[in-house]
Parts: sequence; C-alpha cells; structure tokens
Amino acid sequence: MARPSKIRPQLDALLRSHRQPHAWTLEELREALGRRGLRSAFSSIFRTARQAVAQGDWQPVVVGDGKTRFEWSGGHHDHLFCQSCGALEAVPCRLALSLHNRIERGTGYRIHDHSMVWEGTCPRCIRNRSRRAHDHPPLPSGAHPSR
Amino acid sequence: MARPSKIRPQLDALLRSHRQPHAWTLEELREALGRRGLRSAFSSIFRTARQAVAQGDWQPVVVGDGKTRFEWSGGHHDHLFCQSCGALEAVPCRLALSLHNRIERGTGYRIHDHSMVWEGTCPRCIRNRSRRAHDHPPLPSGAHPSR
DNA sequence: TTGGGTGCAAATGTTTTGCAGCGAT
DNA sequence: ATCGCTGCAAAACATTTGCACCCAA
Repeated sequence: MARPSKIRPQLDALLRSHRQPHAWTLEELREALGRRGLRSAFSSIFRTARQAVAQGDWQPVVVGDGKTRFEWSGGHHDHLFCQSCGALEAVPCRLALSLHNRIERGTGYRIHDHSMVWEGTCPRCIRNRSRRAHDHPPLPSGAHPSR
Repeated sequence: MARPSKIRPQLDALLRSHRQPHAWTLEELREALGRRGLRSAFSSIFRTARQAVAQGDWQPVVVGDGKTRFEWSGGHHDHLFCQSCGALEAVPCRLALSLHNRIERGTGYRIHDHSMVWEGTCPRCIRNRSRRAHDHPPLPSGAHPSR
C-alpha cells in the first residue's frame, strides 16, 4: 500500500458521528465533505464506500427509494423510514434470536443477516399533513415505479 | 376509460400463480409474457406495474440488488434472499403485532408497513459452494457498491 | 519505483417520460 | 369522439468502470 486515503478518515468520521442523517447516500457524503473543505469526485466516494463495505466497516442500507445509503457497521439495528419526507433513522432491533434460527432450520438457508425497515410517516410529516395537506413536495421519484 | 389493458390480466395471472419466481422483475415479466406469445414494450410493463401498485394489487419488493420486484399483494410475508444466486422466496412473517405498536408508541411514527428481508445462502448454493468453490458467476453487479 | 488513491469522463443498468397512434367504449 | 393502452425512442438517475496522473511509502 503506497498512499493513505485522504477522504476515508473524514468519511468514517461522518458515519460515526451522531449527526443526521444517520445513514448517508454517496451524494450526501460528497456534499458534507465539500462543506468541510474537502472537494472530491463522486467516484472516489463510491470506491471508498465499496472498499469500506468489503472491509466490514460500513454497511449498506436499502429502503426502496432508489439510493443506497451507508452507515457505520457497529451494532445491528432496524430502520424507520418516513415515506413522506424520506427521513431515515435507527431503532433498536427487537427480533428474538430464536427467530433467526427457526428460519434457518425451516428453510435450509444459511442466514447471514437481515434487514428490517419500518415504513410510515414521521411525527413532523404527520403534523404538516394535518395542518396543510399536500403542501410539501413529494419524494423525488427516484428509480421506483412504486413511488 | 376507453380501452381495457391486454397485458394487465396476463401479468396479474403471473403474479398470482405459484410459479417461480415468487416476485418478478419488470424484465422477467416482459420475458414471461413473450413466452406466452404476448410481446410488449418494457414501458408498458412499467406503467402497468405503477398502476397496479397504486391500486394496491401489486407490491414492490426491494432486496438491494438494484432491481425492483413485484408480487401479488394478498397476504403479508417476509422474504428470504440468496446473496449468492439472487433467489428470492417468501416466508411467513413471524413478527408479533405488539412490536409494531411498540415502535409507534416509542417513536411517534405512524407505521404503515414493514419489510423484512432475511439475507443468506440458499441450500443449492451451499452445496455448489462446498463442492466447487467460486465456480459459479457472481451476482450481476447491479447498482450497488456493496455487492 | 511502485502500488494504491483521485479526478474526469464515459459506459452501464434500470427506471421514467414524451409523443404519436391505436382501439374499445 | 374520447380517453386510456401501447410502442418506440430518448431522458433521467444512480451506479460503475477506464484511464491518466499523483503521491506517500
């Protein structure tokens, strides 16, 4: 190895911070880095993400709006996704380990992981919706015929 | 309304059948229709899917390989996804309703749905893997740096 | 000097839209 | 006639790769 990455430590810091968002899209990471004075190419962020995932430091999160997000790997948890504004937050995982085992025995699969996404409307959007219905812009259409 | 859809009933039939795959990508649907002698444009499949989802008849399934799949809406269930070959199957949902309620009370979100995907290796890939490691092609890279 | 990191541009893969024509009501 | 269904082509998006260059070890 002949050169330490300049962006990787900064990206790690973002993912480990308790700032919002909890899980970052590649574009959000690029913008956040820019605000910290570190301009960088999208493809660099991309390659760093791929490497970080391969190394087990980052974890991809897919919620169905067409963009992959990334979060720091430590500690498994579920996700809460607001279908109205796209907010994503972490919630503790309540699944019993016995469930995992039951699925393995019942299906013959070897389960490595699971992803649980609760989909709904966040408190803020609930308030906005009741006060002025349809007043805020819909989610970017993204890459899904479902939205 | 001035014209009944020719493809919609056929597509519904595919999604309701017990044939594999359990959940279909748009391209798989187009190919299956072609085999049934009904050639159609990808965009027609796409628009039909969007409409069917809006009407609540179909449900999108997102597993993180970059393609949205669709399944018939009746009856909620979880999914089992083979990270090696991309197979996707349905498994009964074991989540207690109390969990749903607990999340709502704990977060202030209004939960409309959840999606649970068990990720692992299917029995067939487990066998293939142990017999001839790395012998089969990896998943198509799709649209995700994580795979 | 070498091997990985970076930027830029181009290529992919999938989804989405524009537009013209068709056809059942 | 109308209004939704269709096909074709092009656009939009997010992701991925090719290639040249840079730079700390």
